[in-house]
Order: sequence, then C-alpha cells, then structure tokens
Amino acid sequence: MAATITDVAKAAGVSKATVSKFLNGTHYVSQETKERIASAVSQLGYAPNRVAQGLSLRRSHTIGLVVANIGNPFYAELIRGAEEVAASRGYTLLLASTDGEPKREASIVNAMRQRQVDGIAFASVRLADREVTALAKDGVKVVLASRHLPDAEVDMVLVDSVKGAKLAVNHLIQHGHKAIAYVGGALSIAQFQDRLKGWKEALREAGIEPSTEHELSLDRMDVEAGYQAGLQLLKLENPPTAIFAATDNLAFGIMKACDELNRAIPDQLALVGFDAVPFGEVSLSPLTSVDGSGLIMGQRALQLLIDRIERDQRAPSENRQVRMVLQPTLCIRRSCGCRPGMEI
Amino acid sequence: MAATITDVAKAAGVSKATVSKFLNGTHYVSQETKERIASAVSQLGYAPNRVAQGLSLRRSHTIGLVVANIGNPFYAELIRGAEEVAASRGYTLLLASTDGEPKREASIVNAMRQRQVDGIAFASVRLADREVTALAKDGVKVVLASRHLPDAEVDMVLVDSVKGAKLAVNHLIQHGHKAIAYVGGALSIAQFQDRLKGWKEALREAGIEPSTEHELSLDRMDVEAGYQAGLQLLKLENPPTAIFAATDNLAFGIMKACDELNRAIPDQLALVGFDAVPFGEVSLSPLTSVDGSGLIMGQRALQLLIDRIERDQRAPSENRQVRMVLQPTLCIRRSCGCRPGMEI
DNA sequence: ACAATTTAAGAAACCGGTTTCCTTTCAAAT
DNA sequence: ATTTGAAAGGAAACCGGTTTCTTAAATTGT
Repeated sequence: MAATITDVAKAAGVSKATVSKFLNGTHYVSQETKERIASAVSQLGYAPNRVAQGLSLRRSHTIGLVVANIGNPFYAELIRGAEEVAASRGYTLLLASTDGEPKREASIVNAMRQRQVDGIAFASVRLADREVTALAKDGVKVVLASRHLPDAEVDMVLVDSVKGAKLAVNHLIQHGHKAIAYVGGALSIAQFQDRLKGWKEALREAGIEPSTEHELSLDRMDVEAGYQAGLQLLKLENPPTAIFAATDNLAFGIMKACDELNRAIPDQLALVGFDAVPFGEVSLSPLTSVDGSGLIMGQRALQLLIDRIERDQRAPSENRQVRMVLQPTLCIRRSCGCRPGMEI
Repeated sequence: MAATITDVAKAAGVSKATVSKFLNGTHYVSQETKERIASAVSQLGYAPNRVAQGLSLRRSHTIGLVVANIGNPFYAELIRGAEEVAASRGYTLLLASTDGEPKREASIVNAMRQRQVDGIAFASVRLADREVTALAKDGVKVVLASRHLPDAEVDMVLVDSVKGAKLAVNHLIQHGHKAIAYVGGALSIAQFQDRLKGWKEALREAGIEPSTEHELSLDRMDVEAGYQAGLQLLKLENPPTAIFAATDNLAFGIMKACDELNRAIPDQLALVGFDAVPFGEVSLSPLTSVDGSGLIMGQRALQLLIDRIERDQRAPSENRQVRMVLQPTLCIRRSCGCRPGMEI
C-alpha cells in the first residue's frame, strides 16, 4: 500500500540505489537529480520501511524495556523517563513486564532478540550477573536501570541504596525513634541487601542494635505485601514506633494497615519510604521518602544505552562500562513526623 | 552472530526452502528430513529472525499502544492489561506516550506505521474521527481503548461514561448533597462530554439545577490540575459540599487542595472519582470511584485488535466494527461519606 | 504396463531497503 | 595528448526469511 523506494525511483526516473544514496547522503547526487527525487518523495508521501531498513542495516531503532510490573508507579516513572529520551533520539520502546517471574524474563529476552532490538534496558532482573554479562558479550547492548548486579559487566544507573537507607533511618532517629523496623524486598535483589544494610548501619551508628523481629524481607513488593507486613509488625508485642519501608509501595501497604488498626501516622507510627513516587504526595499520610527518582534513572539509562549503541555503531570497540550512581535525597512530607514549615 | 535459516539448512544438508516448510508445516517433509532439521535447529539454537519474517510476511507481531501519559495510573493499568494479552498471544507492545499533544501523536503514528505494526491501540486520541477512520481504511488495524470517537469506523471498548457519572452523582445525592460540583477534562474528548452530561442529568433528575459556577472542564488532567480546580471551588462564595471528579487523578489533586485548606474529607467535602485506580485505596482519603477498570479495557482492546488482525490475515473481509461498552460499577470507599460496613 | 497422483525437495524470486562494485563523463594535472 | 581523479549513476548482491514453480521419484488406479 505505502510507497516503496522502488516507487520513488521509478517516479524520479532513477535507480533505487540513487534514491537511497540521496536519502542517506552517502554518495554524490547531482543537484538536478536531488530535486527530482525530493519531489517524488513528497508527492508519494514516501517514508522508509523501518523493517526492511532494519534487516539490511541490522538496526531496528527499537529498544526493549523490561520492568517487573507496570502498575507499580516507580516503574511507571522510570518508563516515562525512558520513553521520553528514546522518542527524542528516534527510538521506540518495546515494553514487557515480567511480573517478577524469571521464566517470563527469559522468554522476553528471547522475543526481544528475535526482534533485533538495538539494546535492552532492564529495570528488573532476576537474571544472574553471569547471564547478563553473557548477553552483553553476545553483542546485545544492555543497561541496568535501578538494578545493581555487582558483577555484571554492563552499564548501570542506580541510586546509592545504602546511603538512601541511612538518610531515611537517620531522619527517623532524629525524630527520637529507637524502635525502627525495616520492611523490604527479597534479599536476592542487591538493592534490598543494600537498603537493609543501610538500615542496620544507621541504627548501629546510633548505638541501637537492630532487632531481627523488626526486620522483614518480603518476596512480593506490592501494596498488599506491605499491608500484611504492617499488620504483622503492629501486632508484635513490642511494635516499632517507626518503619523504614524499602519501597513506597510497601509503605502504602503499611499505611493501609495503620488505617485499619487505627494507628495514626506519624504520631503512633512514623514511616519513611523509598522511591518518592508522585503519589506519595496524596497518600493516606503524605509520605516522606528517599528520592531515587525513577524518572531520572529511566532517562539516564536510555541515554547510556543509546550512546553505547551509537558509539558501537561507528567504532565497535570494547570500552569500559559505566556505573552511574545517583545520590539520593530525602523528600520530606509528613509521614515521618515533620510538619510543613517545621522540618527537622 | 545468531544462527540463520541458511545455517540450519547447511547443517541439515537441505535447502532453506525445506527448512522453512518444516518450521511452518506448510509442505510435505519426510520424517527423516524432519529429524535432521530439528536436530540442527536445537544444536544451533536457531530462532527465526522476526524482522526478516516481518518483511516477507508483512506481519511484525508487534502492536503499537498509544497513551497520553504513562505516569497516570489509569493508563498504567490499561497498559498492564494490554501487555498481558499481547504477550499471551505472541505479540509485543510498542509503547508511546503523546503527553496529550496532537503533534506527537501524529509522529508516533507515523513511526509505528514505518515499523509495520500489525495494529495500533489508542488509549488516547486527539485525532479526529475522520482521521482514525482514514487510518483504518488505509489498512491499519485500529482499536480505541477507553476512548470514544462516535463517528470513527473502528473497534472500540469503552465504559458507559454517562451511566458512570450518574452512578457517582446519584450516590452523592443519596448522601444528602445538593451542591455537587463537576471537575473534568477537555470537552473535546467525548468521554468528558459524557461524564459532564451524566452529572447534569443526575442533578436534574433529582430536581437540582446544575450551577455553571460548579462546572469545571480542564485542559490538563494531572494531579496538579485537580489541585488548582479544588482550590478554586473551595474558595468560592458558595463552595460545593461534594465534588464529582471525572478522573481519579483530578480527585487526588482535589484532596490535596482540601488537605491544604484543612477541609476534612468526606465531612466537609465529599468526593467521588472515576477510574478506580488501585492507588485510591491508600489516598489521603480512600477514594470512592466509578470503576471503569482500565485493566479490563486494556485486555479487551487487545483481544479485539488481535482477533481482527488474525481474522483479516486469513480472510481479508471488511466486516463490521464492534463497540464493546463496559458497565461501570461504583467502588465505594470512604471519600463519599460511607464508612466501612455502613455503605448507603 | 502406463497414466495420474501424491510425496519430497530444491532453485529462484520476492519483501524493501543498503552497499559494493563498475562504468561513464568531464575537468584538472602532467 | 594522455593520465588522473572526481562526480554521477546503475546493476547486482545482500540482509533472513517465505513462497511459487519445477522437477523427480514413488505410489496409486485402471
């Protein structure tokens, strides 16, 4: 249906080769011919078929983005950032969600490779460091967004989780809390190891010995999981007076538990999250949270990835990977105990 | 790098044609040859290159999904639903967001067509009915998810907005409210015309004349826009005692305004939203909302689209479009004035 | 015993681009 | 006057699949 390069060539009375050369500026074309081709192009409304182009050039101008769950606002922000820079640089995103299942993840990676994506950005990986490295060695350009695989030899952009956790816990300590619980995700994810570590370190530096009873690492990370964890902690004989939740979603769940048990936030329970998703602003209690900015991570990750793709295009060199670590800040709202105009 | 069909053919000692026939089961292949090819395939780890396949078959097994803003949880849910059925039927999603700009939308459609998507699902259209119809006539399979273009000749799945709005407003009326304001999106979007209409009708049916002062149609639909609208309404000489917000995002913004002005929800202001996004469960005041289920719309839209694509593949017939209209329900939480166990 | 089918497999064209060669023309350089 | 090389453009191969056509052998029918 749509016009092809052959149609254009015919209309302009030249060969396909010449049209291609003109379009890409890769070879001498006389002024006169240029004009004829240009007018044929606009008359036919010709636009190159990217699929054919991709086959020939082995470049699809498409990037795969793998997230765990689109419903999680943290990922939504990250996707937003990614989409923004992808679009601005002429790429489109193939989106897929794993729901945290390693199997789905493997099949997604296959599907993406079959589609010849120029690169894959993982905002969720259950793949082992080794597997990711293998992928990269196999020529697939990879970037990790907000995921830390210490031994994977690929670009990453991440937030300093240890520091972020300490920021959160120290703030709660400044509010006078001593019984500060931790609720986080699976320890198989480096991020949560770090956040847990930050929690422990901050407590110890303040002379508080972390209680194992107050340390919860969950398999799922949705609001429901946070809710269950919240119930569990609040019903303890010695319930914490504050909780550091390693993701905002978990924090929201904890809020729901408080709401149900009629515990006021922040007075009866102070809460600090991690991610600073936009909704924290209008959550049950406006959520104080460590800002790792998913948006920025999405942007930076795609910049890194596209830079690498295009650099490699020009000069296929094995150059070093970059690890971009963003410094977290604390986004103070009210769930920690601060009130507007009276932050600690 | 990856094995091609030629490699497989060579390894199995047959021609490409035979391999292709075996893989697709489109022609006789002897048992013995089948086995040789199968073993070559598994030894080489061969997987067909979808780009090449797409060029030849003019099918990419890729579907474009156009949304306004991924950060909006309504779209996030819709995307989730869409991704789920796309994946289960062997398609992947090309995601793009328009930010509500018609220009971006046009360029996105072009980009998608160049990439030979098998179809496009619009969860956001600023395109006119006519343009969408033209697209469809031009051979692009189209579905509208949660968007109503009355005159477009394409499949659509949408929620009955008039009915949904009436559900919301009637509920507020049952709570005894008379001064019920409306805050919605641009009237260029059919949906908001309908929701506004539902608001008016419900009021009139209850013998209340809608006040123009209490009727706000906004250009943007983010939390910030809702916040501004909330401030405006609350500062009126005769402020409403209840507000029906045509999207949850707007409702969240209104909550923020209430919070700032120290108006308690639902006691000083009752609020009902539209979309029933999951986050409403843990918003400042748990949000009562009309459930149009973005998730289900995303699912259904993709089912419709894929069905059409595959039907058309077998027998290119111009058959009638379907309009699937989902019945809204009211998801009652607390912002309307109901309390748990004591719903009206 | 011979025509008609069925079964099996390969050659070549095609999808829509890009790229490598190759040829021709014409101006500048020796 | 001849060589050199830049400018311009086309033919054909290629990317990795699918499909149409042919051909040939094996099976069936009469």
